[in-house]
Amino acid sequence: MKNLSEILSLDSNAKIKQIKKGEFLQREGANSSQAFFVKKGLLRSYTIDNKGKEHIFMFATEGWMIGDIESHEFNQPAKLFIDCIEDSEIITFDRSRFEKMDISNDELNKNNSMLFRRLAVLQRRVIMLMSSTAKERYEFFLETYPELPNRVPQRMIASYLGITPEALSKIRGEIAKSK
Amino acid sequence: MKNLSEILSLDSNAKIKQIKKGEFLQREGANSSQAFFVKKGLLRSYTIDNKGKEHIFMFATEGWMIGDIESHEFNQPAKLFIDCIEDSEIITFDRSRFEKMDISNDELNKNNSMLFRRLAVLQRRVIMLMSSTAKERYEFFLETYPELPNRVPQRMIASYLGITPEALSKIRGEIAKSK
DNA sequence: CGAGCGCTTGATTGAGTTCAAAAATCGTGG
DNA sequence: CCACGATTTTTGAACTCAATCAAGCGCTCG
Repeated sequence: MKNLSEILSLDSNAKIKQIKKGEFLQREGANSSQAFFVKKGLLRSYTIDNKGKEHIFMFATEGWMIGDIESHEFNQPAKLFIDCIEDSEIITFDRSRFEKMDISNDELNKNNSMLFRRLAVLQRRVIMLMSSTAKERYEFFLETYPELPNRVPQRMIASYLGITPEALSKIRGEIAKSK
Repeated sequence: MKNLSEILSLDSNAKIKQIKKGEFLQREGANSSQAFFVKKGLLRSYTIDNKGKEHIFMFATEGWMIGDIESHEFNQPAKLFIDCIEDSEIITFDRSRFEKMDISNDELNKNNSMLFRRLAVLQRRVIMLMSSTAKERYEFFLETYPELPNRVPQRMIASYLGITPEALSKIRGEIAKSK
C-alpha cells in the first residue's frame, strides 16, 4: 500500500525542496493553499498578534504535515507564518489539488484518520490551555515531545506554551531546584 | 446526494433518541467510541480539572457532531462529559462503525472537508486562547456564535472562554457602560 | 574580539481569580 | 398564576500567577 509520501510524489504538482534554517515557506497575507510534508528537518507555524508577539501554533518534525488550515478552509489570506527551524527536506503541494486527487477509498480513509489524530491533538491542546498552569503545560510538553527541547530554542517552546520566555526560564529554575 | 444525517440513518447501529435537558450522553471514564449528531437542540462537551472546575470544550447545535475524539483516537476511557443543554433530538452512532462504513469516495471526501472545517475552528480557538485577552475572546465569541448567548447560561460561556463567571460579568458590565 | 542574541534573575505591575455577599432570574409545587 | 427556594448574575475587596520592565551573564559567529 502506498504511503502518504509516495502518493504526494505521484502528484505532478508536488515538489520536493531543500530549505535552509530560517527560510520562510509562507508569510502572513500570502495565498495559503499550499501545505508541506516534512521528510526531514523541522518547521513551525505561528501568528504575530496585534501587540507584535509571536505565538507558535505547531511544530512539524519528520512525517508531519503543516499548513494554514484555517485560512484555506475559510478562503482567507494566510494568518500563519511557516518557517524552517533546521535545514529541511520537504514536499510542497497544493491542498485543493490534494483534496481532488483520484486516490483510493482506502487512502482517503487513511487521510481521514490522520485528520482525526490531528483533531485529538488539538482537543488536548485546547483543554491544556484552558485548565493548566504554565508549569503543568511545560511538564506535559516534555512528556509528549521529549526530543523537541533539544532541537528547539527555549523561547520558541515558551511561545508554543503560551507564556513568556522569562516565565519559562523561572519554571525551569524551580524544577531544577526541586531535584 | 445523501447528506450526513441520511447516511447515519442507514447505519443499523445508528439510533435516533430524544433527550431531556440535563441528561448525560457520556460521562468521564466511560467507553468513548460513541459520537452524536444533533438534529435538534443543543449539547456540550466538557472536562473537569483536578481542582474540580468545569471547562467546556465545545457546544453542538443543529447539524453539528460531537464526541470525544481524543479519547477514541488514543483508545482511552472518556475524558469528556457530554450532556444536554436543551431538550434535543440526536442520532447516536458508533464511531468505529462509521469509519468503516462502505460509503462512496464522494461521501468520504465530504466527511474529510467536515474534518478540515473542524480543524480550522480549533486552530482559531488555540490561537485565541494564546493571544487574546478575556474581553477579546468574548467579543469574538459573540461575532462567531451570535445565537448562542440566548440559549446558553452566562457561566457556561465563561467556561467555554476559559475565564470565571465573575470575570465575564465584569467584562459585560464594561461593554454595556461604554455604549 | 566585540556586538548581538538567548537565557537568567529580580522588582514591579496588572489581568483575572478567589472569596464573599447582595440582587436578579428561574423553575417548580401548590 | 403566584410564591418561594434555588440557581445565576452582579459587585466589591484582597490576592496571585504570569507579564512586563530592566539589568547582567555567557555564547557564538562574523
